[in-house]
Amino acid sequence: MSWSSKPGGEGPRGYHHGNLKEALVRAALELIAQKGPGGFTFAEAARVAGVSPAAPYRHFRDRDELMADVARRGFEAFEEALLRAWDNGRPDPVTALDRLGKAYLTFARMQSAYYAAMFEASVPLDASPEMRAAGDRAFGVLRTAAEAIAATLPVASRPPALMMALHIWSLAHGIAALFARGDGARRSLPMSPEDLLEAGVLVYLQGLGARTQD
Amino acid sequence: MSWSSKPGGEGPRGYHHGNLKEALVRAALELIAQKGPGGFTFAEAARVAGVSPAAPYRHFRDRDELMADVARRGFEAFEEALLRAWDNGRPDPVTALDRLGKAYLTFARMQSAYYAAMFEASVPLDASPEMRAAGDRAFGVLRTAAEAIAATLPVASRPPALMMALHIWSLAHGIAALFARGDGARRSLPMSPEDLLEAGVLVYLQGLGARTQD
DNA sequence: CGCTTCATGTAAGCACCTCTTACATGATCT
DNA sequence: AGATCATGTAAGAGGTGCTTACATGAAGCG
Repeated sequence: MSWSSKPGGEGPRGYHHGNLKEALVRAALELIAQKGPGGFTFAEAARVAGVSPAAPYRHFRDRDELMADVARRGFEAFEEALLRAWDNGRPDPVTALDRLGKAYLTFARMQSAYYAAMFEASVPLDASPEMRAAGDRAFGVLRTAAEAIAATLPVASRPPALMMALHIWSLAHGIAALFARGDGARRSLPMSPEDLLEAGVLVYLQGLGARTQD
Repeated sequence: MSWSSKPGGEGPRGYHHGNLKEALVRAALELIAQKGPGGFTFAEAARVAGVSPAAPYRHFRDRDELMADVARRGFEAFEEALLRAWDNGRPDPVTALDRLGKAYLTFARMQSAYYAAMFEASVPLDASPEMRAAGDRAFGVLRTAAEAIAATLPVASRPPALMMALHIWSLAHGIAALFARGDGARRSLPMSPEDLLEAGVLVYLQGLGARTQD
């Protein structure tokens, strides 16, 4: 394929945009960041991308499909961020889990457009198999971490790792949704969301009988 | 006040609706339940209520004000439900907290339109002082519960009650948002959201050194 | 080299929503 | 009964989104 405009640059283009699909995704992210999910329209994404309102229909069936694609990319980036933070549980699972929690909140705050598309856009879970799979992989990182922690616990008080993962995910998501989002519309806290999550996870691990270095 | 239509029934009405403000709130709840927050318009609420598109402007400045009113009523109903579940910590704080958690999730599931207006509609927190106050009162129930629990803990390991309340709120909200919403768009679980929350809270309390009856 | 075909984007019109202004109706007060 | 207020209607300007028919450019084929 040879396009009228240079692949990388934003130079003048001919009749064909050249990379409209990517441009639409970027536009959607911008708009979600500004006005929240649901706060942007197909036509507006087209305007931001510099094409006519009907052009996006060549690449996405409708708004939901664009949103699902954004969410899929979000889950993939999320998985990568979580994997990097977990770093195979080094140097020890509790320390790594703490990093994981911070990475979770950092992602929710810094990539809040992605996070909104993933969790607040009411995208049907079966909108696209790829999106669902990407989401499952992202949760898989949490599950892996839970399993590593569980392995360090006394067998007697060892809970199902899946349940641990769900608890940690829920706590992190709750904190992110209530306190760690970009918009100032959220309630203020006597501590940072990161500290709140860290403290909560530590208490939780202690409840499981884990030895935490305090 | 004597109105053209009978107060309870949906019978024929005259020129005046009789209770348009209430009818608009009900219409908004219906529409939110069907299509999510943000998925309804001022004009549509008017249509559902059976009046002209301009009529709502007599009662609400704009859509956001209607939404804020819905959220306020939601917080008030929420506070009432939580207060009833807490029941002043009877027969003991841990049992009452368990009831409180179940009531939280039940509200999120059964009154999901209210819950959506309260937490997912991106209503600015300062949209109305009444709404904010109602939200603070609802959280106050959680905080009261946390204080009662904290009072039973050994002083050495007694954490700030506010932090406990934030942890429990976040966990409950996370579970509600991820798993306990009406739409089937959410992920499935190997257990009920209620059980997940109960287990999480018990582990958390154990981590604080509370004696839980297990 | 010119025609065809396909992918891609445009144009234009319909539908709907928001919000305002002027007017109509009915209840209440004196 | 007449005045006044609260409430709803009618009509329309202005804006936005969605969709159908058409236009353009690139690549393949004789």
